[in-house]
Amino acid sequence: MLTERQLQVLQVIIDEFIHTAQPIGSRAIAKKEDISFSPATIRNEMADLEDLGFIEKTHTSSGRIPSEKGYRFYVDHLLSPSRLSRQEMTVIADTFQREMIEFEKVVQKSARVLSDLTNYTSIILGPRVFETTLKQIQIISLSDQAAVAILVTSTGHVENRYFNVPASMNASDLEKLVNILNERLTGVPIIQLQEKLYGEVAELLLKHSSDFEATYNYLKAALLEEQPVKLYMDGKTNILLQPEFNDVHKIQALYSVMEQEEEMANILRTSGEGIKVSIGQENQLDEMQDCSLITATYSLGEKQMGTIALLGPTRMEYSRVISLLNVLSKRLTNTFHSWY
Amino acid sequence: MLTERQLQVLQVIIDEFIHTAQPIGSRAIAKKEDISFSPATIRNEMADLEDLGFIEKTHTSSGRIPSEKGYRFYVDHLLSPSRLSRQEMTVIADTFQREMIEFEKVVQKSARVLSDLTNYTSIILGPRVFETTLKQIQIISLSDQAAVAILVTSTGHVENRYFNVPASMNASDLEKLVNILNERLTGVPIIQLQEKLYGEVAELLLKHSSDFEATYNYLKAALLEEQPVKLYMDGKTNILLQPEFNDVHKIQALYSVMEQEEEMANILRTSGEGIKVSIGQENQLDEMQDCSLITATYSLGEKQMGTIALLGPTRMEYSRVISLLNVLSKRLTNTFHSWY
DNA sequence: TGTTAGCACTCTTTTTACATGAGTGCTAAA
DNA sequence: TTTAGCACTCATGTAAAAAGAGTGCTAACA
Repeated sequence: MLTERQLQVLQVIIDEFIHTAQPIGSRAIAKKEDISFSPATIRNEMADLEDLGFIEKTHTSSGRIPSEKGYRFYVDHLLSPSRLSRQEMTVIADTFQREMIEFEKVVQKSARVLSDLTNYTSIILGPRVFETTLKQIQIISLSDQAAVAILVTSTGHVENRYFNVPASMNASDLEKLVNILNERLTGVPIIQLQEKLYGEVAELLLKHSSDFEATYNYLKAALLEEQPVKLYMDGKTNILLQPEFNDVHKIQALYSVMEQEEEMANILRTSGEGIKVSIGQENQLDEMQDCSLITATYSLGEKQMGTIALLGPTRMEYSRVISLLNVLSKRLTNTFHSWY
Repeated sequence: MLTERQLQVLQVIIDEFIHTAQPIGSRAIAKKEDISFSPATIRNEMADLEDLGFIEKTHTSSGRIPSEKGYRFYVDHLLSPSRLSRQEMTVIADTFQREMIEFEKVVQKSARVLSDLTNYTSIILGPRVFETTLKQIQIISLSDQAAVAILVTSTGHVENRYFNVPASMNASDLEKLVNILNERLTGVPIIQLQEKLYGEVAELLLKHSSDFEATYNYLKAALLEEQPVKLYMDGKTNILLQPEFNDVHKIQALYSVMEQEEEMANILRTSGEGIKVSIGQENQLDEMQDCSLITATYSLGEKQMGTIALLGPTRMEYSRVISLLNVLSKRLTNTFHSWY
C-alpha cells in the first residue's frame, strides 16, 4: 500500500521525532544518509502520507510529526527490534544475579531497572494471589483482644491479617483453632478459601466449641478481606523529563490517575498475553491520551501471573522499550519458574 | 521592638499572602477592617518592616511579600492557634473511630486525612521498631532451599525475612531451631537481637547440631538485615496545586528528593519532640528551600515513637497546620497507648 | 512520467515599541 | 505624627514589525 520511499520517509520522521520531539521538515529528511531524493520530492511524499493520516502538521507551514495512526503503523510494520547494548544487558543481569528468594524484591528491582534504563515510568503488577494455594496459616495473639493471622501461600507470599479476638479465647483455644484451620485449609487454592471456610470448617469449629463462634466471625472477615493488588511503580518523576509534560495540568492529570492503583491494576490485569502497545487515544483512560502504555506478561507454567509495563509519552522509543520488556518478562518468568 | 501598628501590618501582609499568593500593597492593607490609617502611613511602616527584613518586594514598585524571617517571626510571635472547624473534627474523629487494630492502617489513614484537609503533602514516619521487643518468631519452610522467618514484635508489628536453607535441614530440624529461638529470644528488645544472636543462641544452636551452622548463618543475616524505615506519604500531587510550583523544574527537584526515602526519614527522625517548624532555607535539603516542613511527634509512654509532618510551600497555613498536627499526633499517641 | 528547482505564501516566533496600571518613595501640608 | 499629592518604577498587555522555517504549487528538466 505504501511505496518503499514513503516507508522510508515515514520511518525517518518517526525516528527523528522520537529523539528530538520537534517537527521534521523536508530539508532535514533529505539530509539523512539513506535518503537520496530532493526536499521537493519528499514534500510530495509527505503530502501523501498526510492524506493517509500517518503524519500531521502542527500548523500550516510546519514540519510534520507522526500521528497516532503513524505510530501504530510504525509499531506494527516498521519496527526493527533493537538489540540491547552490552551495558544494558549487564545492568539487567546484575539485577537478577544476586541470590534472590523474595519475590517482592525481585519485582521492585525490576521496576527500578526498567525506569532507569528508559527514563519512563515503570509499572509492575505483582503475581496474582488467587492462582496459588494456601501453604500454612499461623495465628499469633497480640493481646487479649487482638491477634494476627499469617497466611503463607505456595508461592512463598506471606500476608498478615489482623483481627479481633473475644476475651474468652485463651491460648490453647487459639492453638486448637489453628490446628483445625491448617488441617482443613492447607493446600486449598486461595480462591476457594471462602467456600471451604463457610462450609466444613465452620461446621467443625462450631461443633468443637460454641465459644468459637465470635472468633470465627472475626477471623472469617479477616481472611476473606479483599486484599488490594500489589502495584509497583518506579520512575514517576521521569515523566517530568519529557518535554510534552512541561504543562503542570497535564502532570497533575496523569499523576492523579497513577494514584488510582485499582484502576491502573485493572488495566494491567486485562492486558493480553505477550507484548501489547496502547498508543494515545487507544488507552482507556482520558488522562492517558498523551501517553503510550506498553505491557508484557510474565507467567508460571501456563498461567499468566502478572504484568510489567512502561508508561511514557506517545513519542516513545518503542523499539528499545519492547526489547527491554521482552527481556525482563522472560527473566521474571524464569525466576518464578526456578522457584516452584 | 516592633510597634503595635507594625505588628498589625505584618500580620495582615502574611495572612493575606498566605491566602492569595500575591504581593500586598498599602492600599489593600488600608482597606482591611481593623486597619484605621491611610495607605501612606502604611507605606512608611512597610518601609520600616522591610528594613528590618520581615517583608520584601518582588520588584521596585510591587507590593510586599513576607520574607522567611517574616514567617519565622509570625510563627514565633504572631500565630493565633486556629480552632479546627466542626467538619474537620468530624473527619478526624471518623478516621479514628473505626475499630482499628492494625497500626499500618491507622497511619495510612492519618496521612490521608492530613493531606486531604490541608492540600499539602503529608509524611509520616512509622513507629520505631527497635523500641519494641520480640514477641514471637516463626519459621515456615517454603521449599527445600528457602524459608521465611516471621517476626512479631510486642507492638503487633509483623515482619517477614526470607532466607536460604541448606538441603540437609528437615522439618523437625527447623522446628527445633524455632523452639530454641523462641525460648531464647522472646521478650528481647529488637535492638539487642544481635548480641543475643551472636552470643548464647549461637552457642546453643551449634552445640545442638553442627548441621545448624549453615542455617544459622543464613538466618542470622536475615534477622539482622537492616530493615528500611517505613515512610508513609500522601497527597504528593497536592504540591502541584500550589502556584509556587508551576515550574516543572521545581517540581522535579522536590519530587526527586521526596523519593529519597532514607533521607526524608532521617529528617523526620531527627526532628525534636513536639511541633517543629522549618521554614525555607532553614531546611537541611537544598531542594526544600522553597518549602516549609512542620513536624510533630507521637509516642508510647515516654518514648518518642515516630513523626508526622506536612510539607508545603513556605506560604503555608501555619496556624491551621499546626493545630491539625497537634490533634493528629495526640490521637496517634492515644491509639498507640490504648493498645499496649 | 517521475523528479527537482524556484518562488510565493503561511504561520510561528522573536523583537520592538508603546500604553496601562499598580504601587512605591518622597515632599510638603495639615 | 499623619496624610494628600505626585513623580517615578516596573510588570503586564497589546500591537506591529521582522525573521525564519517550511510548505504547496508551477514549470522546467531528465
